[in-house]
Amino acid sequence: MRQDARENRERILAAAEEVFGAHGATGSTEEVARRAGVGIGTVFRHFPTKGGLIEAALLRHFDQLTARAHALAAEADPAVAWRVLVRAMIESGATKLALISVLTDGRGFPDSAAAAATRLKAAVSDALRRAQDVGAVRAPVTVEEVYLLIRGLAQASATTHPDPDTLDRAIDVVLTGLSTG
Amino acid sequence: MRQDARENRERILAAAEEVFGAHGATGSTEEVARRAGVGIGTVFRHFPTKGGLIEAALLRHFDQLTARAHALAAEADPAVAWRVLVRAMIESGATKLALISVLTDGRGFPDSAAAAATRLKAAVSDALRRAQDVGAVRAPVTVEEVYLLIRGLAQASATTHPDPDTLDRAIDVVLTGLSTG
DNA sequence: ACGGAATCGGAGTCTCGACTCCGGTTAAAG
DNA sequence: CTTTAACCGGAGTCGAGACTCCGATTCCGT
Repeated sequence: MRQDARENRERILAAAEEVFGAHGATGSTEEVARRAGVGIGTVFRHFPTKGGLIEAALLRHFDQLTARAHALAAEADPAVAWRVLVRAMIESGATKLALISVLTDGRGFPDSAAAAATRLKAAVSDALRRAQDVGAVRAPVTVEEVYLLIRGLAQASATTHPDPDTLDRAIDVVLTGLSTG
Repeated sequence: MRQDARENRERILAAAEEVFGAHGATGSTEEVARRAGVGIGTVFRHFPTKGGLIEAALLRHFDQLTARAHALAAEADPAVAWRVLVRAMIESGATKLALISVLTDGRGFPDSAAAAATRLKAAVSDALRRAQDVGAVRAPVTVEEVYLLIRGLAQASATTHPDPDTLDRAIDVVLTGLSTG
């Protein structure tokens, strides 16, 4: 692959995260092209289909979060790691997870993104288990409801951009509810 | 207004709630017409614009919830009323609040729906204050984060249909986080 | 510096969905 | 029963946006 091609691919992915994060699937490919500073033809050569573009953006996002989860697992104490991870997922998702709803309701994920999603969920499960082992999270909590809560806050703050304080307090409510209290 | 016209109007509104609830704003007007068992022309005579249709559905939904809130305020003790109201908003919203995201990101609400939304928010504020007065909810909590949490769970469960148990546990987490713990 | 292969750009095509129009139909008054 | 005004339906218009195509341009080995 030629160098300019690689650069363009990167710029397009970044633009896609912005656009789809802000407008959901409604965002137009043309807008992505404009923000990336390339022609629309270029976008479609790199990602032959709009779905493919979204998929690629998703995959990247999932992998970043998974890496983050692993890093946290290695470094911090489980209780802290848990809080930081949940926060990170909500806050980054606040800009980008709108993508998920798009794909989730459009039937199951495409294969590659599904694999990335699975890896991420495994990492989150791990972090949750550790947090429960040190008593930082109530034992009966499962990943399922945690995911629902995370997705919820992420989506809600992606659509209405709440001021940071409000979001922060909402996250605290969730974390408090999850901990032994 | 003729009788058949009134009946059709009702059927169209019901269909709109279904369709937009399930597919978000992406749902097509034609699909609404099909489910209502009327021609597409009829839909547009009653609601000259797609936005108008969504607005009408929203207004209806808001008013139902507001009525519910008032009923609860009159009957039950504040702590119970609070829990029931939050649950009701999330669960009903799970099918219909997708509408809100639609309008919310499409700039402010149209006037009539905005008024209904304001009334609802006032009712929720009231319920919250009462709950705080009896110590069922932590004092520093504001309506803003409550709304964010409610919207979040509603949207999340509208897009991924979680099994009822999971949703229930998620709601419990939120309620626990809101209460004094 | 040069040739050619790969890449870019954006005008043009095609599909889909919001919205219009008007002939056919139906509810209610006389 | 007739009239008539309102209502219904769905074919057709119009615009938006996904996707294609090919000439112009740019990179890289020689």
